[in-house]
Amino acid sequence: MQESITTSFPQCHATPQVSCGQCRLNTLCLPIAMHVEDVDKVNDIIQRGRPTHKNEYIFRGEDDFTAVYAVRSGCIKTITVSGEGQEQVTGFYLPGEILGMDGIASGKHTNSAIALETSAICEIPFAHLETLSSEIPSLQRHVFQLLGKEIAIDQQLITLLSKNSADERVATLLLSISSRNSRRNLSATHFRLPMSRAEVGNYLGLTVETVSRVLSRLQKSNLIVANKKEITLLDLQGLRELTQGNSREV
Amino acid sequence: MQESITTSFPQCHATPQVSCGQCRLNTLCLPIAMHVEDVDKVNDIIQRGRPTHKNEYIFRGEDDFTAVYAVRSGCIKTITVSGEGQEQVTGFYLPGEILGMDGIASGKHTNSAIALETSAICEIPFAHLETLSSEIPSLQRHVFQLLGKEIAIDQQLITLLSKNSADERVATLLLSISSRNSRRNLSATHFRLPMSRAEVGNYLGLTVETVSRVLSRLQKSNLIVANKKEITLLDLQGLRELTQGNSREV
DNA sequence: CGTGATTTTGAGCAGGATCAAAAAGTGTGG
DNA sequence: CCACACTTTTTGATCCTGCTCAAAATCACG
Repeated sequence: MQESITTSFPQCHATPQVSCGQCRLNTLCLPIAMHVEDVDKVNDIIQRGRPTHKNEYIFRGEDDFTAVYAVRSGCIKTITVSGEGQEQVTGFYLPGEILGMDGIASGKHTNSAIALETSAICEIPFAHLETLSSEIPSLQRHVFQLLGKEIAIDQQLITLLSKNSADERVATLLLSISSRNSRRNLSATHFRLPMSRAEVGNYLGLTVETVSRVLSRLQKSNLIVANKKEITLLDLQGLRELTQGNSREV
Repeated sequence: MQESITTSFPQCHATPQVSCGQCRLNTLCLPIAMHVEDVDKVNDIIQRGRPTHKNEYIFRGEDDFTAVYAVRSGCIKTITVSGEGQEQVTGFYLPGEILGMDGIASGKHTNSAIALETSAICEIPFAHLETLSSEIPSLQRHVFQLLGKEIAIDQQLITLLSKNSADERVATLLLSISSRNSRRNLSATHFRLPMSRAEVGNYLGLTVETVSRVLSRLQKSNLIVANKKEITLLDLQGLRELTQGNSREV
């Protein structure tokens, strides 16, 4: 096992000056199959060191699409604004995840991206990524896969919204955050929700009140402990059964 | 009776032997900016002549992802099957539209694709498309855009499911089909719905009964005439106002 | 502290689901 | 061509989940 990460990192949040080769998250946001020299090429085009504070925008709807963004620390939400300013939360992005692929189609972002807390973001200019993708087949494939993953996630949300009850939706989100945390070697059972009840509700097609009631209900059922934004999952299996308990045949 | 591609076709719909350069739909499914010789290259990799009958599968969930598919005629629905066989319709695809980009992420299709009526489909092997994309930058961009468009469509559906009433959802679908028809120089105000009420409901997160009631309601309001699957849009502007009438601020 | 935002809880309502059944369309074989 | 079975659509009656309105409790922060 090669241990290329020689220096110790301050663990709390961003160390944005670190290179991709040294980044703890690089197995998440870079293609694992990429050769070392190719990683350097990608590293060269990435703009780091953009600590973004709570409520600040990474990009806005209608902005020209120039880059995609990797989350190094913190949490980002994306929203679309329809018609007269009605917001729809379209995604939450945790460290190691990539956002901003909307807008590839039209050349303009359709979403806005907003930091839910102080976050460190790596900007990856898309023009360079396109060029590089032509040179590095594995990178092209990786970009395709990123887009494909976004589609898969969106379609899961469509099913969730279309077919599942409030309890099932909230439980699904909790399990999603749990599993994404464990990908980063964080606790799968105890974490702090970066988003408000209102944002959860908006994302899941529910009102604030319903989200709050569902959390109380799950707590009464001894599935979770929810103290404000601190969440503890007491019964992962029970939660999973709940999310799959929608086996209503057509 | 035998399906030999070289013999003449019953031409009710498809004339699949036509080359991409001659296809009436090529401005829809090929990048318009592509050079003539590049069109030929794409043309060479495309498999035509797969007339698909009603209820037949183009591909199934879990199938290896090997190709994307362009609809030449007819209509295709895509569905995901979650858990114990519960189906979710994730999209309807009309002539000139491309499906099957799910599965790029995992290498396996996450959706199944099923013909709603007799359809002609062009199969575009993805491995070739990848290779070709590296050679032809405008094609790579086109593929990115296809994926991006799929994301944009999915996100619009998410907003629709999350924020809009039954009436608004159905009206939105009718207007979507209308505008997609007019892209193909077909009537924007009179068409035959290729899908059943049940499929509409499944797609929009509604029951069959609700879809039927909504159509009756829209008809009573003189916005449409719905006779079985024959739909006439009487008041496009009225329908548009209906779909935007969801300006509830958070 | 005080002010405003967020969360929680309660009471009542309503939009869409469910259950039920009739009507209309589609297909098959005799 | 019709009889019959099956599917799809429509309409009605009732129920229930989640929304709306309201207010209290808790939190965040200057």
